[in-house]
Order: sequence, then structure tokens, then C-alpha cells
Amino acid sequence: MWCNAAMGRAQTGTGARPPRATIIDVAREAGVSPATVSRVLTGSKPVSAGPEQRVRAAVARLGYRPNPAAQGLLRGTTSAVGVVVPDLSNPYFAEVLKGVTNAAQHADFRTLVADTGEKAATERDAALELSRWADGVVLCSPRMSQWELTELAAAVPRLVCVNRLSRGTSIPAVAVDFEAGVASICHHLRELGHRRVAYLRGPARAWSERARQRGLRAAAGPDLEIVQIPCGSSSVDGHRAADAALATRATAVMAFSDYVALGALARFDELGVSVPDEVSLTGFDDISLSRLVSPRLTTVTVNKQDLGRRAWELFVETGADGEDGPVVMVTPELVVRASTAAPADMAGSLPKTAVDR
Amino acid sequence: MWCNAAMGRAQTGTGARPPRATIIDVAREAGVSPATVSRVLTGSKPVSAGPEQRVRAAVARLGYRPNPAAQGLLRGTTSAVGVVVPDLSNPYFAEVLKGVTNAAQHADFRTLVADTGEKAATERDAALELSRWADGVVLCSPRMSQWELTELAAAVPRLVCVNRLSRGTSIPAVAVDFEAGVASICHHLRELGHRRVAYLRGPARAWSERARQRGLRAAAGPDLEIVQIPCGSSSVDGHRAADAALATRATAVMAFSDYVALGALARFDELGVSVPDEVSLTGFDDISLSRLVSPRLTTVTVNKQDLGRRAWELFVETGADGEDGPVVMVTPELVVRASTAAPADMAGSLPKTAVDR
DNA sequence: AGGCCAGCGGAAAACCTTTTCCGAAAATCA
DNA sequence: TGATTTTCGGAAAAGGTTTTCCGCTGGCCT
Repeated sequence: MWCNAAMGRAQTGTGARPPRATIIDVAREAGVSPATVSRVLTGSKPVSAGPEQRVRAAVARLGYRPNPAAQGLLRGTTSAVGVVVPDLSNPYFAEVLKGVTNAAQHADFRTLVADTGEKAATERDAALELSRWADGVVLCSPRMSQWELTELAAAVPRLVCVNRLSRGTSIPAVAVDFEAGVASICHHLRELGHRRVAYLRGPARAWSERARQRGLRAAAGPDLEIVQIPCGSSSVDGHRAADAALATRATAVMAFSDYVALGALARFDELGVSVPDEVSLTGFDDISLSRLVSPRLTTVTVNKQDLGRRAWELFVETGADGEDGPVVMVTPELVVRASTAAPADMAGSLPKTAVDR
Repeated sequence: MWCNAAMGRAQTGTGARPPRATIIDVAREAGVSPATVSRVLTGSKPVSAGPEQRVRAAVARLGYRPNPAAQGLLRGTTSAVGVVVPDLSNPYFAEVLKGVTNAAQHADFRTLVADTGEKAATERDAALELSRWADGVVLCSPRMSQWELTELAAAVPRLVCVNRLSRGTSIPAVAVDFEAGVASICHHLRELGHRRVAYLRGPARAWSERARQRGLRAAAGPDLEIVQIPCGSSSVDGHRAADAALATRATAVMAFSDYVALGALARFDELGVSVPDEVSLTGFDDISLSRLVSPRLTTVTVNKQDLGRRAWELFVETGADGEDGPVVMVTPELVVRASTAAPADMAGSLPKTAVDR
């Protein structure tokens, strides 16, 4: 009766691939029952030295590794976390993914990844599909509507958002405090003496853009005028919108992200516009190359891997308390580098140290 | 149609943990046997209209989705591919991952990812672990020894390498033809009139570095001298090695990668060394930012997503023929931008600006 | 020294789906 | 109309592991 499995193996073994050893093979090899093998490997119950030794030897000899599908079937859990990102080409998301992956690896979890190609329509399906194979999903900067997100949260066992807060619903989330980041940039520019700043807008529907807008509204005032320039989130967008920004005669350009800023910087270079002598420029995110370009970019720094790590922590917590919706805010830090300076026309009509508030 | 999901939610939303519906629940709901449900969903055998309709209705009503673990257990296959990368922070690998993911997604495969943190020692374990949960593994630029790699290939059902060829063994691989890339850069520099080029070396043990060395050896000759500078693969390494490169009094600096080149470029900028007026500079890979810096970087371009896509194709083929070891070589293309020019001392014998540290 | 308890290990059920085998019903042909 | 083929659907096994339940053995206490 035991021979069935063995014969099956021998039979298929004729080809190239030796079929994987099962727990039954190990049990037979060690002269114990499958239950004992399981106990040795999982440590669920103590096993005396003799059998344990034989089991371990047999496992090593056969190169046995438990079948995850069978384990998953029984445990009802997969030891995997899904990560949905809009675009893996974007180092920002790659970093967040790395943060999640490293934390997960540490907890013996696998990471499943899906790239939605920036298409909001596929986010739902990707998350749903991943949730079948994982214990939960981390959703990076989801572009989907609030309503869709709420609905998704009900369908996915454990959903954690990154850089997307949803008021009202109880979706755990970790997000950069874009509002504070924008505020600190505004403060910096105003201190330098800038009074008119062109802002290169990100995608209008993005939550992070809306958060930035809140920061801008708070910072704007009689001594700081913000001129909005439709732009986008890529360096190409920044390159394209640079001319429009210059046309506003603003003394500083504040970009949606470092990527956008670098695109604008390239355009300024083409136009022979000197940064920061003729115009100041700021980014957001502090991607690794922002300190390599010249002039080195003034920006706001946020540890993206940390963002991912915290998302993982939220993921783990969520499993425990079930229905809570904790929100972790990460405050970014202003990094002043060489791309910002006092405006060239400081000598003119405006007070050079008009820093109030 | 959308309402079905909504109703499912309403139903499950009441408690804390709604147990997922099984095929048996669906069968009962539809008044058929589980076998029929399976047949409707997989299409393995025709089912007449009446039961089919009822099954589909029941599936929608219950929000049923088959348990992948059970399917995997039975089929012996996971519909997943593992990708092991040295560092997700490196956009190069992120792009390759994206290529694999997109291709896999297209074939209804999931992607599992592991980051080894550039540590060769963990590559083996990561690949082995991933292979338990996936049907095979794509190994990106593995740093492990040849011997380890061969051993790993025996343990992992379907192993595909990216940017790592192993003579002798039959591991399918897709790789950039670094040799040809380096040759085209050398050719370009020689044509401009450069006779002495400093090469910022990558990691000595890296296969891609050894391939580059072959290209350098082939290109070197009486009219082109190559001076080797130990460096590394990061922008920080490039920044650090830039001074040594200048000290060689070479008229051109050829960097291991764009990253390294950008680091060197930043250092040149700090030193007030003008590129390409005083020294030419080249990269490798054509990362997205190389066209944004000033001067725009002359480099060699390779479609990294395509690399990933081809790795996927190899992965699929490998499943079919079993023991073949096809190798796909991707020839990169020289992109001449603004960071290379004829050497300044074309007229005289020695550089007029003898920059020594 | 005998009885009781603890500890160890085996048998079997359960997890959920797919697929094979088989019976029944319907359709087709003679 | 009766026999044969085709079609359709159900019962059950298989896939590998974990875990519960239970029996057995050995040690310890009285």
C-alpha cells in the first residue's frame, strides 16, 4: 500500500525531473509516521531524540521541503503579502516595495508584486487577484476613486494603503505628510525672499496632489503668491511645463516631485536659465539623483523604504486587531541644497528680510 | 453585475472574519455537485445551459473565488514566477522586474520578488525559498559563484539568469552584450580622438564587469590606452573615484555604469572640471536620468524591461523543452549625447589643464 | 510493587479543488 | 420502437500537510 507513492515516483522519475519528496517519503525513510515528521519540522509537539534525529537525517537525505500549497490549504494562510504599485519604473515605488519586502522577508513572508501601469482601472483587479494568493495587500498610492477603495477594502482581508488616506473609512494607512512638506518648502522660499512662486502641479486626481494643495493654501498669503501650472508627475512633464513656469515671472519654481524638478532643470539648462541665480527650484521626495545633478536639488526628504517598512507593520497589526484603521503620518524633512537662493531682484522694491510669521 | 459584489460585501461586512465560500457552498447554492461548479469555472467539460446559469449566479452571489492553494496542490503548479534581484533600489533591477511582471501578468502568472541586498550569500536561499512558492525563478545578475549557481540550477525546477552567462552549464539566460557595448564606446572615443581613457571599474567579481574587461582588452591597442581605476557600481563610488580618474591625465573617463558616471559628473562639477570640454565622460545602461543631467550623458542604451520580458519568454520555453540552455544576447546601442567631445589637447601634446587632484 | 499520570507517536480526518470513473438520461439511428 | 451512442452530471479519490484524538509505554508516587 505504501508502495503506491514510491512506484508513482519511480515511474515519473524516468524523465528529467525527480518528483519532489513528500512528507510520506520522509516518514518511510525515517521509519516514523508522517505526523512525527510534521512535529519535528514545525515543533508543534515535542518529539524524543531518536525519531527526531532520524527524521532530520531523512529530510536532509531526501532534500525534503514541505509543499506550501498543502500547508496553505490547511492553515488557511499563505505567508505572503501582496504589493500593488502604479509603476515599478518609478524608483519611489521600487523603494517602498523594497521596504515592504525586506520587512516581510524578516518575518518569513513572501512578497507578491503587481504593476498597474499607472492605470487606475486595473488597480482593483490587481489587488483582488493578489489577495487570493496573499494574506493581504499593500496598496501604493492608489489612483482609484474613494468609493472603489472603500469597496475594495471590504473585499480584501487586510488592506494597507501607502500615501493615500481615506477619511471616513477605516483603512490602515501610512502616508507622507505632504501638507507639512509643502509648507516647509514655502517657508524656506519665503525666508529667502521669494514672493511669487510657480507650482508645477501633479496629477489633479492624486491624493498626494490634493494634500499638497492644502499645504499651499495654508502657506499662501499676501507675502507669498502661488501660481499654479498644470504639469504632471514625470520628468518629461516637468521639462514641458518649465517654459510656462518661467512665463509667470515667478522667482522660484516648486515642482510636484524631484522627477518633475529634474525635467524642469534640464529645460532651464537648455534655455540658458541659471539655477538658482535666475530662478530657484525645489523638488519633493529626495530621490537618489537629486544630490548628483548640478545644482544639487533643494527638496524634501522622505525615507521611502521606511514607508514600506511601516506599511508592513501596519499590515501585521491589522491582522491582530482586525477592524482598526490606524494612520501613520511620516513628516518629511526639508533638505536645503544648491538649487535655491535669494531672488535676483532682492535689491529692488521688496524688503530683503521680510520674514514674518 | 456590480451589485453582486456589493451584496457579497454587505453580507460579509457584518462580522469580523467572513469565512470564504468554498466550491461546496456554491454547489449547494446552485443545487448541483461541486464537480459541475468546477467544470463551469474551468471549462474542462461542457455543462448545459441550465446548471451553468445557476452556477454562475451562485458564484456571483457568494463572491466565490477558487482557493489557489487547493488548486496548486492538485495541479502541482503555482502559476507564479520568482524574481531574485540584488537591490530593488537600483532602477535597473526594478525595470527588469517590471518587464518580467508585466509579461507574467499577461500570462496570468503572479510574481514573487526577493531582494538579496547585494549579498551573494543570501541569493541561494532566496532563490530556493522562492522556488517553493513559484514554478521557477529568474535570477538577476547573480553575484554567487559559478559553482553555487550550477548547484542551484539543479535544485530549482526552472532557473533563468539575467546578465549572467555560465559556460558549460545549461542555464537559460538573457544578457546584455557588455563586450559589444564597451567596444562601441571605445570606438566612439577613439574616433573623437581620445587616446588615453580611464575606466572606472565595477565590482571585480561581477560577471558583467568581466565581460566589459573582455571588451576593453579587444578594443585596447597602440592607439587606445585604457587605464583601470578601481571604483564600484554606485554613484558614490563614482564620486569617490573621479579624482583618481583625473589624476591619470586621461582625456576621457568611461564609467562602469550611468550611476557611476553621474557620481563622477557630480564630482567633476564640484572640482570645476568641465565636461566635455576638459574631459569626456561615458556611462552604461542609459537610465532615465542620464538625459536629464547636464551635460546629457553619452552612454549605451539597453531596454531593461525588454530584458525582463525575454527572461520571461525563456522561463516559459524552459518549461517546455526541459533541459535546454538557450542564451539570448541583447546588443546595446550607443547613444551619443553631450558628455563626449574631442579632447581639448588635440592640437598640443599635453593637456593644458593638468588637473592633479 | 501496583496504579496513575504524563509524554510520545500513530491513525485518520480535514483543508478545497480537480478529475476520473461511472451511471443515467437523452438523442440518434436502424 | 428498440438499441446504441453521446452527453451530462454526480460520487469519490487524489493531492500533501497539519492536527486532533487516542492508545501505548514508561516513570513516579504511595
